[in-house]
Amino acid sequence: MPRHTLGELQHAIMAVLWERGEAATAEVHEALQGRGLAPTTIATMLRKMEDKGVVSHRAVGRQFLYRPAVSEDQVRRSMVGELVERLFAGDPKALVAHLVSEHEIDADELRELRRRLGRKRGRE
Amino acid sequence: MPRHTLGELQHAIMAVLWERGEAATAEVHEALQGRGLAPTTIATMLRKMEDKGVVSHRAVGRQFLYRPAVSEDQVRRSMVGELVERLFAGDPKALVAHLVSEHEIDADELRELRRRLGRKRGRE
DNA sequence: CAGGTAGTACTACCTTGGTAGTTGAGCTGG
DNA sequence: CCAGCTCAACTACCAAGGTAGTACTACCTG
Repeated sequence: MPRHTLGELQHAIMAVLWERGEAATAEVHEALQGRGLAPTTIATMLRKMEDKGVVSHRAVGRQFLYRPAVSEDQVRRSMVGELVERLFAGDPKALVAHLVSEHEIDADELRELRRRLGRKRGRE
Repeated sequence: MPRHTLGELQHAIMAVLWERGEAATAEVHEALQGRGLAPTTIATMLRKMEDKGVVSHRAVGRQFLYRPAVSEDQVRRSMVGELVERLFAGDPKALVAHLVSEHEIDADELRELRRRLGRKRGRE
């Protein structure tokens, strides 16, 4: 399975595509206004992303409609997996422990999460 | 505060320095044998890392002893922080939820972690 | 039908991580 | 004292993420 690792901009673009399902270059550019990027930058990025296989497109008239070729979860899986591998010797528990010791998360939130896990186990 | 984001090799090099406190280029190269990298590769990387400010060195005779300029925790903080920002809209709980739903972690482990948090609060 | 415009393709450049050869200086042993 | 070795410095590439100008084409409108 491929290396679905995305850069900052690539991820932002994917976010737009994940949300809309499909979008033209101009739409993506529109959605990302605030970054002050040139429309061609988005177009170039989209083409590079297609080479990489993370998006695909179909032509409708003169414009291209892009759609995600990988899911948000797939991307999360690879990226989180890589980080856990690199920074926590492959042990996801160490990551959670880090979150806790850095006060990014506390006991209550962990308890709440555990409750949610219980419910999930039922339906999956 | 700087962007302490490290690449794969850079992190591996830091791991050696974190473990030993201080090490010569050749020692780092030695420790990373298994990757089959040229010694000059390590030297170059170390110099680039010094430019970046993640390591510093002192000369002892003709050789350089490098030492970490950032702690493992600082690096983890920036890298985990960036990932949480990018992939989980800044919500660390969403990351834990991801870990859980991807079966990377289960209820027992979460409970165990929560217990550890309790103890930690006492001594930190 | 002609010209303008919209939108992709091509090309180019910058940065950073990674990889390594070559060079030059300084120590060290014969 | 000089040859050789051992380092670090310099230089050069490659790949990927970003960024954007220019070129080309095809459509649409007057």
